[in-house]
Amino acid sequence: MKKEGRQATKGLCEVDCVDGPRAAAARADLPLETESRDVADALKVLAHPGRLRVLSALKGRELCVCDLAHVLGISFSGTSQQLKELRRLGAVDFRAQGKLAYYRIGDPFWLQLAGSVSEKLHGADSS
Amino acid sequence: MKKEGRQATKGLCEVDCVDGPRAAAARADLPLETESRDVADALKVLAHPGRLRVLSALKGRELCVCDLAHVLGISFSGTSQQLKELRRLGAVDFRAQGKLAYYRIGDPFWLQLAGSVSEKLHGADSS
DNA sequence: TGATCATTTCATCATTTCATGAAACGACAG
DNA sequence: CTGTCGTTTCATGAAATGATGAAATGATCA
Repeated sequence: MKKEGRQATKGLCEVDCVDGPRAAAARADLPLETESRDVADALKVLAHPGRLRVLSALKGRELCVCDLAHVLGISFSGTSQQLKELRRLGAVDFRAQGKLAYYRIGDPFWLQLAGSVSEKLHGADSS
Repeated sequence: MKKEGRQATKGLCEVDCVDGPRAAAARADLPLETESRDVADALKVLAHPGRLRVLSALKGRELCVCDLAHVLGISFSGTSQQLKELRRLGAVDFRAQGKLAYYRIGDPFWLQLAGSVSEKLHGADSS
C-alpha cells in the first residue's frame, strides 16, 4: 500500500503540512496569471548581456545597426533581431535616415532599471 | 568579384556608415562584459512567471515548499529548483523547522523591482 | 535603370531552460 | 533502528532562445 506520485496531485500537502489560512491568503492576493507573464516577458527582454550593452551604448547617443553589431560582437541579422525585441518593449526607438537606421533610447525606464540592478550587484552605478 | 559574408568581420561599416567618434564614444563607456552578464543573469532569475508568483506569494508571509508547489502548479522537485534560483539571487531565504522549509522574502529589492515593472506595464502596482 | 549598401526576414542549428520522475538526504515518530 | 515524510538532487526530454548565412526589402547614387 504505497502511494506513488503524490506530487502536487491532490490537496494532500495542503491539509497536512501547512496551516492552511496562510496558504489561502497567499493564493488570494496573488497577481493575475497574465500579469506575471507580462512582467516576465518584459524582464526576459532585458535579461540578455548583449541587449543590456545595447542600452548602455545608446545612452545619450544615436547609433546605427552596424555600430551596434560591433558592440554586440555578433552578426548584423542577429543585431537586428535583438533590436526588434528591445523595440517591442519600447526600450529603444529608431529613426530611418537614408538607408541607415539610427537607434536611440525609447523609454529611459528600462535603462534605469538595468542600472539599479547593476548598482545592487556591484554597488556602483554605470551612469 | 562579389564579397561574401561581410558580416561584422572587417571594420568595413565602422569607417563607412557612421561618424566614428560617436561609435568610439559608445564603446568607451560601455559596461564591462562581466557586469552586463551578471545583471542579465540576475534579471533572468526574475524573468519567469512562476518565480514572480512565488515572490508575490511570499510577501509578508512564510510558506513551505509544498504550498509554493501549489502556487506554481508544478511538481515539488521543480518548485525546489526554482526556489534554489531565487535563493542564489538572494530574493528569498528560508528557515528549516523540523522537516519543513519555510521560505520568505530575502531581499525585498527584487520584489520591488518586479512591482515597478508591473506598474510600468499595467499602470497598477500589485502591492 | 541598375548596382550597391544598410537593414530586415527566413530557415536552420546549437544551446539553454523548464518541467518531470526516480533516487538520495535529513529530521521526526513509532 | 526503521519507516515515513518533506525536501533536494540528478538524469532525461520537450520547448524556447540565440546565433548564423542566405535571400528579400528599401533607399541612395552613378
